Amino acid sequence: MSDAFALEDHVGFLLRKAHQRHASLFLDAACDHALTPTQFAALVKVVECRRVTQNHLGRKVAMDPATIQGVVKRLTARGLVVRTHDPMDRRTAVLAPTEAAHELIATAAACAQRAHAAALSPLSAAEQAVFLTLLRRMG
Amino acid sequence: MSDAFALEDHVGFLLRKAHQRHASLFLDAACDHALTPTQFAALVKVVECRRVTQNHLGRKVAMDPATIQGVVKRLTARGLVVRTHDPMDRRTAVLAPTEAAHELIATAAACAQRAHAAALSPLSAAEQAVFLTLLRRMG
DNA sequence: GGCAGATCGTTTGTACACGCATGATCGCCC
DNA sequence: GGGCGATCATGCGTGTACAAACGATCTGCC
Repeated sequence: MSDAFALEDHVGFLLRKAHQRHASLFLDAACDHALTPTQFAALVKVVECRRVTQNHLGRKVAMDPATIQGVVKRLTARGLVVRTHDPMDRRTAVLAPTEAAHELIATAAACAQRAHAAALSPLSAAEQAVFLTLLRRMG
Repeated sequence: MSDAFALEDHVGFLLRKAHQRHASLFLDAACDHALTPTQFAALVKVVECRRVTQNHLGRKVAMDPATIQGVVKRLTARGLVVRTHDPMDRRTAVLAPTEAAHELIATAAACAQRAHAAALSPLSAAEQAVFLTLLRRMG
């Protein structure tokens, strides 16, 4: 290995920068809904599932119980998600989307699509396809 | 656009997962030095530069002034970095690595290399090269 | 029925990451 | 030399992210 450690050739460093850049583009593209990428991901899954347990949702979007707890708290505070209970299992918090969530998610998805395109814009269409395929395999 | 919004096909979601995975692998590979990926990146650059201004270091490793301030505070608390002052510019904090930093960085770089390899291990050697090239272009 | 281990959600503590505001200092240009 | 915009480091507030510990509850197995 050479004497100079090439920090800028390491996956970790490049992933951190790419992730930061996308997050920044996402917040720019978020016209008025003001959802963070994390909140958006959680909300999309809640809408998709109609009814989910909190930790189960966390697993679907790669957030540990402590993290999803905070995210859900902010979504419920904004009236996008409601918490109910399963009488069959009194440990769980069952989440469901509100009407507001259904309305918001349509426009937010368009914003997310723009952020997606902007983040990938330095690559050609063919390169984007390759990149996404490889990135998926790293997950 | 289809009715089902495919969250798992979006760069942002995939980048977040890949970044999390690498961070986890990095902490596993960090035998005893107990540096986070962020702290490691900052320390590598300080060693590389011998003397850097705090914000200048932040720009080199993609951290804003508020973030690099906390990272440097933790590195100085561990005796890996010392803060001096430039009499020519009394606003700045000039950072330099300690002896301990030079000793630590050698073993830490080996750990980082292992984390790098582990994170990329789902891909073949050829795919890794392609992936890194594309990822660099997204920065 | 009752115990043991697993799972659920919460809390606490630490570490990034950023926007915004602030006070100190610098550079430049008049 | 004086003023003005830019830069430096810091502080506060908010939002991810995770480990560890906790009480509550469920499940399986005896």
